[in-house]
Parts: sequence; C-alpha cells; structure tokens
Amino acid sequence: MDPNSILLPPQSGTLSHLAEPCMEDARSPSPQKLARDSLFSCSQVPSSSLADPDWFWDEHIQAKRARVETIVQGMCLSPSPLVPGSTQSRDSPRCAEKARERKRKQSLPMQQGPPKPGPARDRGNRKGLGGPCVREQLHLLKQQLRHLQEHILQGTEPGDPASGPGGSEKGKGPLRAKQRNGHGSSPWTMDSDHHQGFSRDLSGVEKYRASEVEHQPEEPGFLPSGTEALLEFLREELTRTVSQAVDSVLQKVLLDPPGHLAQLGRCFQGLVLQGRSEPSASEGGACKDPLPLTTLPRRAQPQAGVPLGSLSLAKPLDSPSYPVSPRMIPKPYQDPPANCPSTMPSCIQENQILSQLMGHGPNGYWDSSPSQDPSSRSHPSSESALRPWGAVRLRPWALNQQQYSLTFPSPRLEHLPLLPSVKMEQEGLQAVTNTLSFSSVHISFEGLNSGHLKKAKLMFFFTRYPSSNLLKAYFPDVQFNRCITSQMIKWFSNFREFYYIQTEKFARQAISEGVKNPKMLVVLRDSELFRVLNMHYNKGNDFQVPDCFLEIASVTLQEFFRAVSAGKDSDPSWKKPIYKIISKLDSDIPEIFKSSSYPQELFRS
DNA sequence: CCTTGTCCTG
DNA sequence: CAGGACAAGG
Repeated sequence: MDPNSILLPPQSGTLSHLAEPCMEDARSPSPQKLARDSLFSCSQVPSSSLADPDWFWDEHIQAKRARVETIVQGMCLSPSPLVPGSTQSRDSPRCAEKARERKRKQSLPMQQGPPKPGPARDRGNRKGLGGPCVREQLHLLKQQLRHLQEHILQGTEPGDPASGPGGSEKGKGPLRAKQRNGHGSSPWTMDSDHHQGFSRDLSGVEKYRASEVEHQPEEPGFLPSGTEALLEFLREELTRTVSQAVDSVLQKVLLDPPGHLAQLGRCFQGLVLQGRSEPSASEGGACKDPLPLTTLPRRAQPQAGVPLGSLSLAKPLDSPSYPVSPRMIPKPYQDPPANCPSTMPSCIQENQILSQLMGHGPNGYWDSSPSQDPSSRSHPSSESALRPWGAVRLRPWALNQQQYSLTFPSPRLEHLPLLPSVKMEQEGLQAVTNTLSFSSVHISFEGLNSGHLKKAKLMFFFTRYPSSNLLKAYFPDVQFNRCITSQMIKWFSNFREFYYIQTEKFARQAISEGVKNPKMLVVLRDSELFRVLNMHYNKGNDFQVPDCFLEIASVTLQEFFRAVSAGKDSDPSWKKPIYKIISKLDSDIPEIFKSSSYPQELFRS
C-alpha cells in the first residue's frame, strides 16, 4: 500500500461538494491583447521538401547545396557527418500492405497537421512548392553575388549608394545601431527587421567561414589602399548575402516536416553539447539537484506540506474556486541540455531537443552554467525550462544555433572581441528571443503547433469535453477548419484516454490493496496519480493545477472504484456511465486562456 | 449526412 | 499523438 498514492481520509461525507463545478472567473488579469494580426503578413513562406528526388538529383542544385551545407556544418562546429547523401533512407514498404485495405471511408482533402511520412505525398497543398522555391532563391542569391562581385571588381563606382563604402568600419553601421536600439526598446519589431538583425549578427562568426568558402585566395598586403577598402566592403557584402542565404534556407527547411527538423536538431544538438562543454566563467555548483519528481508538489504547492488529515476535499468552501489564478511558476533554470537517446520517437526527440534548447533562454543560461554529464539526465521535466514555449518549433532552432555560435564559436573564436560585455549580450539575446518567439508564432501560420498542444493540455485541467465552439473561442489565433477542429478534438480525446486509463489503473490498485470505501479515495497533489497526470499534461510543472481538477480526478477515481468493485467491468460498456458523469464536471476555463498568446505573455518582460 | 466520441493500432 | 474504423446522436 502506497500511502502516497491514495489517501484515506479519516472521515468521509465531503463528496457532495465534488459535484460542484469549480467556477473561477473573477480573476482575469487583463490579458493583453496584442495587435498581432497586423504582423501576419509574412507567413506564406514556402517550404521545401528535401525528400523531393528532383531536388536532389539536379546537379546544378547539388553544387549549391553542398556549399550551403558546408556553411551550415561550419556553424555547427562539429565534425559530425550529417551524411547528405543518405537522405534517400526511407523506402518504406507502404505499398503492398495497404493495397488490400478496404475503402477509405472519409478521405479528408488534406491534413493540416504536420505531414506524415508516406502517404502524405499527395496531399501537399503547400509542400510541393518548397523545392522549387528554395532553388529559385538560391539561384537569385547566387546571381546577386555574381553581380556584386563584378560590380565591385570593376571598380566602377567607389560609393555604392545602397550601402555605402563601409571601409574599415565594421560595415553594419546604421543597421547595427537600429538593431540594438530597436530590440532594446521594443522587442516586437517587425519581422523583416528582426530578420535583418538576425543574419547580421550571424555575420560576426560567419565571416570567417564565408570568406573561406567564397573567396579566392587573396593577398591584401599587395593591394593598394583604395582597393583594400573595396575588398573589405566586398567581404562584408558577401558575408551578409551568404548569411541571408543560409538563413533563408534554414528557415525554409525548418518550416518543413518534422523529419527534417529532427535531422537538423541532431546537428544543432551536437553544437549545443559542444558549446556546453566549454568552460564557463560563471561556473557555479548550484545544480546538483536534478529536481526529482518527489519535489514537485512541494515546490509548486505550499499546501503540499499540510498534514494529511486536512484534505483539500474537506475545504471546498474556503476556496470557492481555486484561489490562485493559473500562472506559470517562474522556474529557476535547472536543466542543461541533455543528450536525447536516439531510441526515442522522433517527435518526442524533437520536442525534447527543442525544449532543452529553449530552456537556455538568455537568463537561464547565464545564471547557472552547469557542466554536467549530459547522459546523467535524460528527460525529467525538460519541458519545464521551456520559456517562450509558444514559440513554435521553428525559429528557436535558429535562435539557439545563433546564440551558441555567438557564445561559443570555437575554442579560438571564443577569445575574439565578440562579446563586449555579458550584460549587453544578455539583453541582446533577450530581445532576439522575444522577437523570434513572437514572430515565429506567426510564421507558423496555419495549423497547430506545439504551443497550441501545450495550451490544450493545460486546458484539460478545466475541461475534459470541450465543445468545438469552446475551442474556437480559446484559440483565437487558430484558423479553424474541419481538419483543425477535429484534430484538436482528437487531442482531447487522447487526453481523456490517458486520463481514464490512468485513473482506472489506480482504482484497481486501490481495490487490490484492500480499500473498501470509495470515499476514502482522494487525489491530492502528492498522490501518485496526480504525479502521473501532471507529468502528462503539465510536464514542466510550470502551471498551477487547479484544485477543481483534483476533485474531478477524485470523483473519477471513485467512480472507477465503485464500478470495478461492483464487478461492472464485465459489461463491455461499463465505462460509459463514468464518462457521462465526468463529462458533466467540466469547469469554466479562465479567461486568460483566451489570449492567443497566453503563456508566452507571462514570459515576457 | 455531419459531428462527436471511443476503441484500437502504430 | 495521429489514423482509421465504427457507433451514436442531431
């Protein structure tokens, strides 16, 4: 008998309160609605399909691709292969098996969600465009490069009106300043601006590689001084252009199917790990605590330490609703990036990598810098550190990649004067973080992203059976259509499944442990059942689970207990009555959830 | 017929 | 978690 899993209250009779839906409304911390829609313009970035054979077997393209890859690899700074040639890896036998399958009942026009490998080929209403577009852009960029080269080398015009002869100056005069100021004062700058700044920053590191890759050997020493200025300028321009090319390619690739993401993820992961292994000046020993699960309730819940006798169920009147508005508990940075075992499903892996990377938000990184054995901590509460979690799965990669490029370019570059001061860097990164995470919400355009999923999970604490209308009301930034709606409904269906399975399991466990009175079963925050559920819907434990959810869970547990102990589980549909009961216990969802940027806005500032 | 929900599978 | 089959309700 595990005392933690099921509590046996000394007295019962409090269950009548349970049916009372916990209503919470009076607290609506004025969700700030941003005029985000105005930024929604830049969203139709075409995506590429690396799986397109045409794309690969075009010789012409391959050359360019090789160059880009060289650069990308250089950015990763890891000699890890990334084997470009073996991309044809999946020859899934999707042919024979399905052939004799029955008729597909409803062939929905297309899936909105992340495309699945395999049959997803024909549904691409947007995927198909990717390859050609990237190709086109690469071509254009290359042309521009060539023009530029000719232009400069002919020495026709000493002063290019567009950008001016930067000369010995570092070249990025006005834009640099604008970027700094802009990010400092208003993080939500326009996307184009951020994009500029983004590639601009890259150039600091990228410069070396770019010149390696793109330049013929030169001897500046022999050149006349005027030419040297030109040379410098040319370098800057090339650097910038290449950076932009890489950036845009990365962006397109990142916007694509998870498979590619995961691939890049592994690459970046290597980068991160490498970066982390760098000795850091602020090395503090304050992170030996891996934050075991057992500490979760204690940290989040002051009442976790309350004597077991005073059950939350016994005091529903104290808290007409759960007293605290749902909030994200600012969690001290804890988790250094971990090496994701490659045995994990790719989606999980992706999420993990993402969250780990995102966990290294500016503050988190600088505040503590553990150099830990990555393998010692595979996944516990990794998502907890996921700060701007609404930031989708796309940009953060780029962000972090950049972040680490700047921070740990290489053992040698590390000593270059790239970092004027830590504080400055920190601010800049914060700004970049904000900008990126913000704009990326819009870059994700249609479809549901991981942020929506997480939000849905949190909403599950309030409602198990949300109507489609409710969902529409609470996801204002989602363009609902049939597919999206059913996908989200499916999410909740899956949530329920997990929830019921777990609860039933614990009910049976209680029975097997000899519990007689169902009213003895109460779910508390330190219950094992709660731990499991919380782990599922609130992985990082960065959300205050409402008390009403505990009550619902208790009711569910008791209902399962009753049914099973009465032997009703022999009936094939014995769960139906339970479902019906639970379906009536949905609570109102706090208003703040209606904000399209709900959890992100809590991370700002 | 369409939507919603469950079950089962991967 | 997504897909698909299937059933039930409007």
